[in-house]
Amino acid sequence: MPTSTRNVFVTEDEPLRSNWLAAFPDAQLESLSASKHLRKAGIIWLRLPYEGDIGAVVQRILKRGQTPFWGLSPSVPVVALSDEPRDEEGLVALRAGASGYCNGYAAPEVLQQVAQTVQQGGVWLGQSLLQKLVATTAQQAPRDVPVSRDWAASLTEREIMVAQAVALGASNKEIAERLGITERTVKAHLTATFEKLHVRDRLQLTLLVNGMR
Amino acid sequence: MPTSTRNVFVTEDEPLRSNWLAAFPDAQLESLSASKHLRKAGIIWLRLPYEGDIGAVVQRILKRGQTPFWGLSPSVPVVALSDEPRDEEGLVALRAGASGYCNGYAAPEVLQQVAQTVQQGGVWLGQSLLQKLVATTAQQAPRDVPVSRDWAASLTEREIMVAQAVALGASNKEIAERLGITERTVKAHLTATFEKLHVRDRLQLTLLVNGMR
DNA sequence: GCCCTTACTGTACCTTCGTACAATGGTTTT
DNA sequence: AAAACCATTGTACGAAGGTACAGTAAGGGC
Repeated sequence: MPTSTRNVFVTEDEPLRSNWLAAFPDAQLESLSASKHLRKAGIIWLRLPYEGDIGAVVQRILKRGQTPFWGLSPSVPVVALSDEPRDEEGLVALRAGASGYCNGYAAPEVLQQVAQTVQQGGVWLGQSLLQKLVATTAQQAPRDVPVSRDWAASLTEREIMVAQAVALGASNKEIAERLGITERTVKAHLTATFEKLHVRDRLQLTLLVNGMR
Repeated sequence: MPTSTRNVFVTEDEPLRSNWLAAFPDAQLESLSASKHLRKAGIIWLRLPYEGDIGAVVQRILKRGQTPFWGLSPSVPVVALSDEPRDEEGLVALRAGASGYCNGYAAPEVLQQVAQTVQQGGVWLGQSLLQKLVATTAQQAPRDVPVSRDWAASLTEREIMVAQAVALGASNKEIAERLGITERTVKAHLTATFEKLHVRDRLQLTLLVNGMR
């Protein structure tokens, strides 16, 4: 699927350059302090600074992608990237007008996914953020829905259970007790899971399950 | 990207059958009143009924895709479809746990786009709905998160470095090499960190640092 | 000078994790 | 019926994680 749109990455430092280029080989890097217009960009990826008024930064970048017209702005969508995504930060970014908020270290495939979504007028945000949004409007917590699930695609029912438990910080022993099986069986499920998901240990599995890599 | 996931459409009447089949040739149609489990489905598309408790319907379908465990559900994502989408209706559906809300008459390409997004743990919703959500939370958002963002407060500089590395999935050995110290020292920092943050191991530390507990 | 904190290191020991090489019984698919 | 997959368990062993009980060295404050 050829991404013909221009992807412009706005950042001060560029530790993620390679990651972004992996997702969009023709990506263009821009300085945050530049004032050049970005109307021709397809998507503006804004690497959020560690400190300062996030909202203001987002809005400034948004302006650079705008074609002012009658107070309306058929502007270029801005996706906020953060090294350490936090729901609060995401909220600020979205409120300021961002069309998406995700981890700058996200896998290339994920970034491409985000690009497609955003480009079609959609909005991309993590499950937990949305839950939070929905929850606040409702005064009730739908405590029920966790995060991503494509990781579970190749796993069996039992393997998913164990993986979920691990991702919550449970030990093999605890999981075994909870499921009423032996620790050995838990290990068996885990070994199979590691193999299927190409992760080396429970820590990496946790990161994967929780959508942080 | 071959869509190997099973797309199950839950509906009473099926005026949209052809539209869905155009998007997913191997789609499977299910009755709303059926009680069969749908754990193996990749995505459950729920055609919302015109009347009744939308939220309850969504939750019932969600349950059919769940693997109950620890109150968590590595469940099959449910996308609510409506013939005439309204923001309020979408809100109810999402609040009930749906991963998406869109027009059932949407073009096949759009449906496929929605599928991809949802499958990767994303959430699909229209711009206006999102705007509404963000706007509503704008007034009451600040007090929203009790999650400790100050996990690093009591840690020394070195301990923070190690904790961050651990939270990225690094092993003690890797951290030692990166920091140019011995593995033993890494352990020392970690032991101190566990003690200060009241966590028992690196996994729990990771969850804490990444704001998931 | 003395105390405290921080960073660093060593040896030893125990626990937990993960894998290798198995096996059994059940269900589903072919 | 055979093949394939799944859940389960066993023994054994090396690797990694974590703790106990030390010590050295540098810097700041009283």
